[in-house]
Amino acid sequence: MSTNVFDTLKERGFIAQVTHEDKVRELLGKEKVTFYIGFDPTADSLHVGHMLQLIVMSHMQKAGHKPIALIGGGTAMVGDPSGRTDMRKMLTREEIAYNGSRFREQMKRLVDFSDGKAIMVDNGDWLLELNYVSFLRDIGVHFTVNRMLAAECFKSRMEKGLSFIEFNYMLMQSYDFLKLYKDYGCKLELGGDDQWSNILGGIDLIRRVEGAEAYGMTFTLLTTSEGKKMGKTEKGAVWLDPNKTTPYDFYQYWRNIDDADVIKCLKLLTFLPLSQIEEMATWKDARINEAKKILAYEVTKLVHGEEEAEKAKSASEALFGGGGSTENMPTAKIKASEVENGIHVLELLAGTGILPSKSEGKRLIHQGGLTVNNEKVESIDRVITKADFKDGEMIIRRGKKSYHRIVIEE
RNA sequence: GGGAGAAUUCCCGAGUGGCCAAAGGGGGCAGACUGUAAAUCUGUUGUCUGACGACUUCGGUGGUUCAAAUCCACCUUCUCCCA
Repeated sequence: MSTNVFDTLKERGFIAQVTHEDKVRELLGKEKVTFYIGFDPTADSLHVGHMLQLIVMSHMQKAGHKPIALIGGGTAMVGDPSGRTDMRKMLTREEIAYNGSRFREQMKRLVDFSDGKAIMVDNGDWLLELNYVSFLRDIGVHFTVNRMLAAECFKSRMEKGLSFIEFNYMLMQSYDFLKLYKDYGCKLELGGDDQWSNILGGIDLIRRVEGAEAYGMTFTLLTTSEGKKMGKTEKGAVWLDPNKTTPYDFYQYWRNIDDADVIKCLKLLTFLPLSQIEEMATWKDARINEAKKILAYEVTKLVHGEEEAEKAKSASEALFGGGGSTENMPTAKIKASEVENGIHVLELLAGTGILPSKSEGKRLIHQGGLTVNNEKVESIDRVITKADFKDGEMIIRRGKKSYHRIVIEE
């Protein structure tokens, strides 16, 4: 390890807060450190926000440190109130177990778990069977409510109400850190910046119980230049699961990112050398699109693999640039029999799920936003016939950027 | 445990018997302008219908009324004040 990872992370703009900057840097520079990051399985896929944490894990792992990916099967039963204005929906144990299994699969793409190079644990293994009274006596004694109430993470909830179950979240996460410290010698906890209070809780707990020093570090949250959380679209989050967000859409998300965010994302979400990124930072105006293409390709490759990234790129080029192949575009199928006698455009689009309703389609046509094979649909009576399919396929464009390919199926 | 109040369409939030598919804002979508960017301007934003119009919606269940998001009863959830 020639370069200290701490410096790498800092240069790339990951670090938000560190408990003891000098000590942590020194530690990372001289020994193999076991560290952990927790992920609560509250949805059935990770999203781009989690991805940043995974990238950090990967950077750390490459530098010779040992990651513990903690799946919060126990903490997800409670729900983290940090930074939220409302309570999380309660999930059943089954849902959580399922979600956790999805997380595991996705993490493997970015972190190497082979040969014990990284460990995955589930805090449900120790949290779910805790005895209430012993937990209070062993762990609860170390926390003062006064201090907890002052914690930043509860602030937003002091106005709208904080239930007792959520209030306990901090204790559980702190206990996790203690547990991992004891079992694996884990002395560093990482997380998003919203986890700061929870991390400090764990560090305090380790000091009180073990008399030992532990460390914490948080990373910048992925936000746009306007401060909004990144990875949200009108359809919801941008997921890492290809069944929830197709690689094509995933690629497009990054391809369409704001100018102001490109460089930041390249630093945070790709492993391209900083020198190369710095050069891209000098690209201006239309040329910045080149940087966006690189970003989209690299990030897609990390999450979905090289092959899918190529496909997404090729489909995008086919649509926006001419050239490339249409094959990899989002595709819907239609039976030959349905087109035989002609089918109303709206029927077709609503039927294939490209549009949510016919009303939506009418609006689109009225506003001139629907295109069939690059010809604007002028009338609401437009009927699609076999003649509209060239080589068995037809391209529907909605607005400027949303493309769908429809193919005839025998 | 006692008292007060709230629940509205994607979100915030107006509406307190008919003029309400429901103000306003945000967001979304579309058009113009562009670089598959941002900003800006315009249109649009429950479903079905070519359109007139019809139908479903205002926490839940019943009720009053020619007519209910609006009134009554019960239920559920949440907030606040007192203990």
